[in-house]
Amino acid sequence: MMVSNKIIARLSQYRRLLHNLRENGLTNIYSHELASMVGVTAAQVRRDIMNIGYSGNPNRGYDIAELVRSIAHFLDAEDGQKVALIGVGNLGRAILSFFIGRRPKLSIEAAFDSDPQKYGRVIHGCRCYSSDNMSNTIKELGITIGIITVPVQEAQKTADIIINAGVSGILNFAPVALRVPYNVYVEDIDMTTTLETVAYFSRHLGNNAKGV
Amino acid sequence: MMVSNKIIARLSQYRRLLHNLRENGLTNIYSHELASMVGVTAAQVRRDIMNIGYSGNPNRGYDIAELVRSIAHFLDAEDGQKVALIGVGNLGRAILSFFIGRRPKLSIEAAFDSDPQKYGRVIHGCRCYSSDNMSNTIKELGITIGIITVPVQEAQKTADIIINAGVSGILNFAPVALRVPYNVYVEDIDMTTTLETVAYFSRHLGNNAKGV
DNA sequence: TAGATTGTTAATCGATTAACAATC
DNA sequence: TAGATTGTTAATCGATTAACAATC
Repeated sequence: MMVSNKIIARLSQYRRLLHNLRENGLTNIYSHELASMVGVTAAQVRRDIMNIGYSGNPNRGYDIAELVRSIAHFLDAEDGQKVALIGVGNLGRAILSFFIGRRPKLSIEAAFDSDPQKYGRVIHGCRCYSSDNMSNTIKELGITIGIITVPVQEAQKTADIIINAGVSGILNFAPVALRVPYNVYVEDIDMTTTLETVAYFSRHLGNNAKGV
Repeated sequence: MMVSNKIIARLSQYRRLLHNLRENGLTNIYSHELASMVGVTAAQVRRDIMNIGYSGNPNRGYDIAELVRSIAHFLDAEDGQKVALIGVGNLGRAILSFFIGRRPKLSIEAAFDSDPQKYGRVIHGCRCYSSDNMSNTIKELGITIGIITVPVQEAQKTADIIINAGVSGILNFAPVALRVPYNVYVEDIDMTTTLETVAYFSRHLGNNAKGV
């Protein structure tokens, strides 16, 4: 089976939507319905669902509750995974407030900053630690995912430290290509670049060959 | 010429890097050097540069200053483009502080919120307007790009209003597939989905077939 | 010149889409 | 049953990579 990051991203979107639909009392859904809500093709939805080993029924489509369970079983670690955010600036704080309490299986357990004004406090419900002792704290808490929101000059150093402490997945907001070992996964969110892409295609929609 | 959003994103990254290198006194660069810094192949760098109509020299590689000019000429609108941010919550404010003053050709000229505590003020250097009069304000200021950071329930409504007021490019942070006319370009940043992708591949790196 | 690099075409690769038999 | 939908294979599409002649 071929599992690309695009498939995982779509599964995550399916789950979120299905979760809402179930709360509204829906029990079944057809591929084309889900597809139009997510903005993909029905064939793609069917293939993604096939990929995770769940099966629908030609008469009733997919059972929403079961499909949500299947996706959760596929995506989530059984015992959950713990996340740390490094860099409690404006963006870091916004991300803390955004994620706190959202996914119990993927919870931000710690924030780190080098500013004494920031560590030692609880910010948006998250305990903030000194980055001096980051490596030990990450090990003690059993954190395996890092969100990097430090200034670009510190991003690589930060990555090195948290990887050494046991982090194997990084969501990186710093605009730099991090160098990491082959067994560490990095996903970048580069807001400047994305905004420039929007600006370009807002003027050149004829050329648009959107792939993501 | 085929111009995908990936090419535009890479060009944006090349420009940022080259800009820094030039400030450090470098005048020339080879494709493989730029490639290793951005994390792509040298062939890809050469093809991208070819795409924008700039040429290097087998002896000296690319002239950094000229290449930056070529990329700017390709990416930027001559007279610049104006951006509005809608939704001055935690994330919205963080994005304001992130972008303000960064790119003169792509400047956030206005923020909008429905909360009287927020509009009428200047936040992170950006004037905040009431969203009651959003359509007119956008028209008057000549804004063509929107950044949507409102709650998910309001995102579609917000998109409809700003598109009607003349916006043709949207950077959307709300986790919903916006329905827009064919001549409007939308790029989504979905932090929850991206974090879930990181979590998945941090546990399954053997399956990793990263495409972005 | 010799050698490294560029520009550009052809081959490869992977993901998406189309198509349709199997199913309820 | 008839008809719509699912599961799954084959065809298509686009982007990346490999290769190499042209160039300085």
